[in-house]
Amino acid sequence: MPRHPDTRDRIERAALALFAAKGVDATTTKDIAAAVGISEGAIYRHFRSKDELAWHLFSTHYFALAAAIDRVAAEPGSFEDRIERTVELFCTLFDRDADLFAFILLSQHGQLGRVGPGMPNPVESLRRMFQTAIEAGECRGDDPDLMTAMALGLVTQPATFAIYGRLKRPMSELTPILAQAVKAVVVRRPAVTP
Amino acid sequence: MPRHPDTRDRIERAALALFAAKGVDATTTKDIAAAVGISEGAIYRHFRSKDELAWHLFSTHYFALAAAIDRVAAEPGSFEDRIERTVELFCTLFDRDADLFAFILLSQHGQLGRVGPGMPNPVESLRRMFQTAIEAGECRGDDPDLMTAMALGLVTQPATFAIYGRLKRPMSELTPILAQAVKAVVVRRPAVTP
DNA sequence: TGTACATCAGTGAACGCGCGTTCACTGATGTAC
DNA sequence: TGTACATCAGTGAACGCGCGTTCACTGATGTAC
Repeated sequence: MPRHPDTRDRIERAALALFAAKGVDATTTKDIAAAVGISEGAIYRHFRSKDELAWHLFSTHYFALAAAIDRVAAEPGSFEDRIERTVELFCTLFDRDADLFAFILLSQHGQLGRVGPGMPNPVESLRRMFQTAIEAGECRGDDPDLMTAMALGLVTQPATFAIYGRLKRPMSELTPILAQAVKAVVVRRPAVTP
Repeated sequence: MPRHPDTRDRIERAALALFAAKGVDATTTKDIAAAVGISEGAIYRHFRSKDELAWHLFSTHYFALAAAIDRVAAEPGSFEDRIERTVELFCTLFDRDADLFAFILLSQHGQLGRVGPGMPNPVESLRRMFQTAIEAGECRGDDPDLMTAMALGLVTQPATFAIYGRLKRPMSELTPILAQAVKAVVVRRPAVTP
């Protein structure tokens, strides 16, 4: 039985921090083991391979994010309400675990390519939300992909700046500004600034 | 004297395409050599190392982009004019060389970290442009970093979608829409939609 | 409660593969006379 | 124009390092009787 019953968790946390900071490729199993304070071999008592560890971390949270967006989209309310709640979701997530957010945001090549058509996907979830709004006449544009891209970039790029220390404030403080900006871009009758 | 006087260029093009598609780490010197149709050793007649090749490709174009933004910022005209021209600059650049754009956009970890404080930097150039607009009272917000982030994300995320084939149209077709969106977010008196 | 055994997280040395890089050599081209 | 030499892009085999992974072994803990 485990002497340290939380070793698996500690491997996950250390790997996440390293993957977020340096990328998966540049992170070695030696790095991870050293950060956790165990031998390299011990990693393989908990994960089949470094690759599986990376995919586990990515897919778990990537799928969870998609589910969270779907939940917001299913709640009652106007398009504007859904935008506000989605922006808030992203900001809260970032503040709660910046490493996780950074890892998902920056792992374009390695992990994103493995997301198959049938799997949960935050981008698809957002797209569906915008598609619905377009059909309901609540959206300014008519291209759900473009709307998704603009809204996503509006939130995601400030998050990237925050990761690199360019923005100092917590993202949750920016929620109203970002939600306002997204609405100004994608909502048919943009709310007038109060 | 060179039997193929353009080998260096062909190495650069092949490397750029591979770096953009798979990332620098996942691209091997074998990949590059095979794409060019030369031996691996031949690469070292033109570049000291794979690393130098990657940095050369990145820095050259990264610095050039910063210079191009500075040029736009120095031209006469209103803040809105400068936004339009900057958005157009990004879109044109993307359409002219999507590989290059993708490489710069996706090489967060490897290359971006080497950009020192004194070096030309597109983000700093944009920031300066927004700082000037804030001082002139032409900008809606008061935080130049946040304004830069939102504007950048609004253009950059659609470009990322285009790279992954999610947006099919050339970026230049989107220029007016994107410029309009950026203005709606960052300009003090947002232009009324015609 | 004590003894024998099973389990399994952990160690650290070793392995082997693939990568970036080097190197002796080749041969085409340019230059000097 | 012809000959001798210098240059250098290119080859392909070899090298060595670092990486992810494996493996025999350890010892602490849980379980059966």
